[in-house]
Amino acid sequence: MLDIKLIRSNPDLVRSALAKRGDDPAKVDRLMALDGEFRQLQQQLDNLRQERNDRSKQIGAIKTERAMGDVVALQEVVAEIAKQIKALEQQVSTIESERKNPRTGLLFQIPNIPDESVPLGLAESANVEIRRWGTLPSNGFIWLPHEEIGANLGILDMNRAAKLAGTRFVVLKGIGARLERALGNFMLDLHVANGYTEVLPPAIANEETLTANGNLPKFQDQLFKLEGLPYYLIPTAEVPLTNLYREEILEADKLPLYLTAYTPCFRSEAGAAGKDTKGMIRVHQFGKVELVKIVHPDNSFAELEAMVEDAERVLQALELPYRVMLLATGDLGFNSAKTYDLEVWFPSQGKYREISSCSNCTDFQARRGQTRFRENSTLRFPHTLNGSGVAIGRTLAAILENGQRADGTIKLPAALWPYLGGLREIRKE
RNA sequence: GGAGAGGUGGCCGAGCGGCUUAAGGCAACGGUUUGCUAAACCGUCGUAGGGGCUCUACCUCUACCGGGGGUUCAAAUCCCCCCCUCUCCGCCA
Repeated sequence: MLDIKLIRSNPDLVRSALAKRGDDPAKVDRLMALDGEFRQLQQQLDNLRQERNDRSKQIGAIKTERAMGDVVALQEVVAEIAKQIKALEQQVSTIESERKNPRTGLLFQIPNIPDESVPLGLAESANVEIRRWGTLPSNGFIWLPHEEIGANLGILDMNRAAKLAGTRFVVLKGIGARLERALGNFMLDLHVANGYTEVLPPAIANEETLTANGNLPKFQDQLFKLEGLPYYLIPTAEVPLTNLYREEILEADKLPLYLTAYTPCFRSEAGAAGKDTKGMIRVHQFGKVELVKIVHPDNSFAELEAMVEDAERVLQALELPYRVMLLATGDLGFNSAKTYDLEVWFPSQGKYREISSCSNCTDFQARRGQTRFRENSTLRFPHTLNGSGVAIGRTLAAILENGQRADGTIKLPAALWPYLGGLREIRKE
């Protein structure tokens, strides 16, 4: 959520931010009209309430001091004012919900303002490659897709997963299941060693939490909701982690906060029909280690660079070739002012695929969740950052694909050996 | 799930229809005192949204005592619904 005062004082800035994203700049004008109306009615309402309060006090004074005065007449006057107040309150609350209600309000439909350093462009081709790491595996080899490798080795079973739950689920078995667990432990250990605090949050979140994070109301169709209950399965640990200090005032010396969590993530993948239908690239449930930072506003962009490096460390240790992309304005998420994606190499597809997305949401989420910190006795919103560190399902798939050898065995990166009881390769059991 | 007790500012805690502008304390901040620290004393000290203006100041209004609704001229205070915490009981990985 943007600051309404910023929109009032600098509507052009917000209009151009919307245009850069391919969003509708007229939203600003609709909001400003509504805001003007709101303020005018609020003023009227406040005046009426003042009058009511004054006269009610008068009545109280007359009664307690047994002073002279026509109490009955006054009561009638105030009763009339009270009626007007009620009517006006109705109007104000209608407008307020169009303006600022978390579920329906216009203010909540305006995305974050892209940072100056974000490349302009609506097409995916406008994204800028920042750097590459690792050498791509050679050609002259038929690189199998991970789902075939997994099936051959007997460690990945899509068919039985479909029986148990449906399409877009996986069952991992034997070393496959163990590998998932090893990856989670490895990533958490790495991030904890780098200063992050490990958190184990609920995998279910309520409406307030998802609204503060920006998933509701706009992206409700991407979530799994528990039937008849105001609960949702989390789509990422970003949701609970950025909400950990919601509606709290932190002391400035508590910042920065570095948090990491390994949770299951649940996504309905509505609208993704036909995309990545095979394998574990796009599934309804996957494990992910998430990184979240809550930082002082002055440092957030430097903190973003550091966070990207923290995610890169995972891929480097796992010896997976990747590239870092800076997303253009049109590709930015709703909350984000600047986002880097990490894309890992999938030899069977001959392309890089997203495995991590690291964003600086500036004060956008903090304002929405009323997370604040106190600095020299004034209250400020911290900046929140989130990044995958990294998605485990896709990592597992990438390890299977990139580690393929001619004899059908899979090479495991040395960083994982200690997590797999010394196992150095996967072979058919 | 059942019974009971409770939820008040950063924290503790009083208030239970009008004298609350939420007492008092702690913490914090500023000052006096002091060789320094501490103590003592004085002062400041919630959040949000408006309006005014000589516009980082200052003045002023409104709202907020877990959330929502209601009663009343007037609600932290009375009534209803919901949420959360604690204690006991039941069930349970």
